[in-house]
Amino acid sequence: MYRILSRHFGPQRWWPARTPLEVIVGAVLVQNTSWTGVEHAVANLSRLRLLQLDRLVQVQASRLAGIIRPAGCSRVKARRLLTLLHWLKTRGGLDQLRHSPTSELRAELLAINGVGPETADSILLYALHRPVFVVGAYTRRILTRYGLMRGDEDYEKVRVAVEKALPHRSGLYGEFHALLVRLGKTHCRPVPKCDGCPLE
DNA sequence: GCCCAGGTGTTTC
DNA sequence: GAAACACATGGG
Repeated sequence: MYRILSRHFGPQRWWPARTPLEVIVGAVLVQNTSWTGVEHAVANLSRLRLLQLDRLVQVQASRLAGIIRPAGCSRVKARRLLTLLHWLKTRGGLDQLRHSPTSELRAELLAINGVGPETADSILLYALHRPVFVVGAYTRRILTRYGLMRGDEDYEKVRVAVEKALPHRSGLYGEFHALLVRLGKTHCRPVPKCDGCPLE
């Protein structure tokens, strides 16, 4: 699948961000939201020169919510982002994270309210370049449609299965995840709901 | 107008 | 414990 998609779509150059901090911001903002809204929100932050840890972490939650409004769920995401940034600050900033093993960072990220497995792994892979595969909604949907999964497997099981099937390289994991999203957007739409259908 | 989007946490049965 | 719900905005 990786080879076919890679040949068909070409390099995806993910994550679409200029800095690791921008990856972290985007990872929270994109939760259950389309990317265009995130772009607007990030542009707002950029315009206000807030895409720096020391500045961003000081912004009041209510104000941040207004700035990131286009990303949706803005009050929730403002709170989540600030919690994550506070952790990052106490951790000494992004550069300091290089010294910690992936498993340790993953556990710390998952302990933060608002950081689930996909957000944590997106940060590990795309901001810190750790070889961790990111399991998204498209990953599940596509692998299930092609009969490679039942569909009810939990996040960890899918992640480990994909990691075992591919070379352990962050660049490759990053491309594959991006390619699955690219494929899913145009060729793997969700099954329409049949509410009230007697056959359901 | 309805469904969906690169999830996660809380509430409910 | 699974299932339903809340979070909110923008685009098809």
